[in-house]
Amino acid sequence: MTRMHKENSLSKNQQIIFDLIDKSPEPLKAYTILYNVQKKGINAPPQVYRALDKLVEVGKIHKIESKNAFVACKNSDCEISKATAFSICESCEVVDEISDIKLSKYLSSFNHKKGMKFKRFNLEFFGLCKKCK
Amino acid sequence: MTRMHKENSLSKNQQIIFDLIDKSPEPLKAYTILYNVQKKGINAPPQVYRALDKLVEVGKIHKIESKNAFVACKNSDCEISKATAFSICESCEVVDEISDIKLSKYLSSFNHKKGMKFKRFNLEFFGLCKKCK
DNA sequence: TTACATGCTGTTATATTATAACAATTCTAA
DNA sequence: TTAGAATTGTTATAATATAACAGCATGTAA
Repeated sequence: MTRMHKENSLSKNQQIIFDLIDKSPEPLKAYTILYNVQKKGINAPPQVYRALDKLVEVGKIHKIESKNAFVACKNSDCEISKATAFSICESCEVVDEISDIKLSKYLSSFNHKKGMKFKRFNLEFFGLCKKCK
Repeated sequence: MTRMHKENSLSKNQQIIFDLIDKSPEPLKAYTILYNVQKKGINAPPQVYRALDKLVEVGKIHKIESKNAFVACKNSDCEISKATAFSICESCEVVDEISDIKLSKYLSSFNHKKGMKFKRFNLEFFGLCKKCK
């Protein structure tokens, strides 16, 4: 049998759901994912949400909070999702992960006056993409 | 000015809901708001969500996307919610609006390589606050 | 070997968050 | 005063997410 617990390997459901998200050109919502994997034997919301939680935890996908949707990580720099940034077109809804070292460094070293030490951040930019403006 | 609307005043429901959020030390969720304003005659979710939508639109409150909760704007600089940043304690869940001109300017002038022109952004930092660390 | 801890799976039911659709009323500008 | 816009009230339902329970597979320790 396959080894389930190696650090780099995904379980069956995790792999199915990651593959779907990874090949999607747009962020996918949990129930859209569910409908698309029911033919593979994933029948119920908790199965989807558990896989999503794990994939987020290990940094394979990110959640776009303003859309309740998930995208595959395209960025080797955002180790375990500590520093994520996205651009979101308000018209066509296209989402791109921003990978900008300077931005990432700037924000990672940002310190709040009130003495809070940040462990991670999520940044979402909104506007009109090239095609839509 | 062609139109002298009631640009600065809130309707009854909007005012009730804004007051509740404004005096809360923590972000409030829509249904928490609903339970707390039922004694004032606001009975159903759409009434709450409509007021929230409007308050967000005019910049009196912000939505904390990662928590599906709302806070009053404490910051005269984020005109109509075009540039919002928050710090969120992962332990006690305290949320602070960050008002940092340099940060705001830096992000407002950030330009995506792919030619997208940004109209607004929302940034959420996570960590442990002074008390919790 | 047995026992146990851990992680993944499957399932039913339910909780939480948000909107659709429609009618009535109030406010505002001309 | 009157038309259009904004707001309100209401019922129903859609969309998003989790609780709670049980079973199975694998790795590790005794």
